[in-house]
Amino acid sequence: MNKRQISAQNTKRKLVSTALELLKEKGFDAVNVEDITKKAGVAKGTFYTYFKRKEDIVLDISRVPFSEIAEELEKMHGLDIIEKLTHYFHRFMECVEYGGIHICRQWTRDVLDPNSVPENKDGKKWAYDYNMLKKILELAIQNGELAKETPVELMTHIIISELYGMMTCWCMSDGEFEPLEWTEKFCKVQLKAIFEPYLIK
Amino acid sequence: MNKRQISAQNTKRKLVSTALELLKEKGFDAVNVEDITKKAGVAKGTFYTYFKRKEDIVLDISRVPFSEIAEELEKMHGLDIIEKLTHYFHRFMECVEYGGIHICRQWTRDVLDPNSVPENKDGKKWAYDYNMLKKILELAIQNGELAKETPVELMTHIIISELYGMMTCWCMSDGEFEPLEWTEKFCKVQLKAIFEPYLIK
DNA sequence: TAGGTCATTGACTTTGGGTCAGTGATGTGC
DNA sequence: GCACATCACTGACCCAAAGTCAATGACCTA
Repeated sequence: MNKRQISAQNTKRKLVSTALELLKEKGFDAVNVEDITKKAGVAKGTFYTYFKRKEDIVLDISRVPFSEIAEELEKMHGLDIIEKLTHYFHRFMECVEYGGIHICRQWTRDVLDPNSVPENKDGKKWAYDYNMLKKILELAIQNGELAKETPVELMTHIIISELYGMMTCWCMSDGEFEPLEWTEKFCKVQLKAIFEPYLIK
Repeated sequence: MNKRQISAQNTKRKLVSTALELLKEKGFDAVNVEDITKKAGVAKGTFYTYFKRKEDIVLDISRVPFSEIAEELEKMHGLDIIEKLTHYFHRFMECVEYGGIHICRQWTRDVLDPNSVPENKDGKKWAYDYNMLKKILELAIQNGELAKETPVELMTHIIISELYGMMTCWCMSDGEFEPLEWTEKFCKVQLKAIFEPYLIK
């Protein structure tokens, strides 16, 4: 990377971190693009060299924590599928708490926005979740933990819907419950029930 | 109701039905307030005598089908709690299919919008779901179907998160799966697992 | 050193949500 | 039945803020 590219990377990073700060405190609608660029020390136009729309920066904020989870899971060995997924749920909800309610709200709204651009190559809008979870399931089938007839895609959808349901519910209730507590309860009861029919013991 | 009030009611109904038609076809962002009022045969300003914000009309669209579900459940007797909830899930997903993906998307986005106004008196934003589901659970405890120690509020949250999770997932996948099929599978497996610890046989 | 690239700028355009003073039909009190 | 109040309705207007783009100059390459 040459000087120019490094400086560009820094500008983008500065924008993302400033946005995280401002959005976490005030919420998406209460912060406009100029608030972010002014605080980041750049001009308004610069924002649009890095993001097509105001909304896109929120999806970008979540990119780092999510890729961290992915890395973690790659490295994990010796865990069965339920343990792996439990870990995934915990880490997901930790991200939820880290981002705070305002950012989570907007993130979910962005993912539901028909105008938002899919971030990964295959055109799906599932952030990282879909492919990551699918991989975990496929591995479990290879390992002989799960039956070969397991409907991988359906199960992946179900797991994602559980994650997003929890998050949506948490945002709607204005953070009325503890995401981690709930997750714990959830994983012990429902996760097992979902996989029960396909588990090989 | 006098002439004036009837005419006002008709205007509002006309706006809601026109909006349903347009939003279902084109999506929320592709339709502006003037499109709706023009097609409904009124002036733009009229829209704002009935709705504070453009977004509010979407929540209104869902009001009729939801109150229908509530009525239905009131009348139902002789069903146990799992059957009742299964029915609720089915009817909910029927509404989802009826409204179509565009309206569901916007509806979920509205519920997550911190600026949207709570529709019921107690200030909660759960549409009708929360109170309705809570009532079902409380009734089941009275009937001796569920243990007295059942954590009603937590369970209600969990059920709502399942509903909203399914819907969100369906919208995000651009209607990739059949909501009703999924619901069936869901109710048979997870719903039972959730209530297992509290069911009295 | 010359010529091209590209991140950056900020004044400008655009868009569409939302406002409000005015109008007339309908309702109410005497 | 008359006068006054009410209120649904109108549409020209306002305006915030998202998004654009021609100009700039620092940096890169040959």
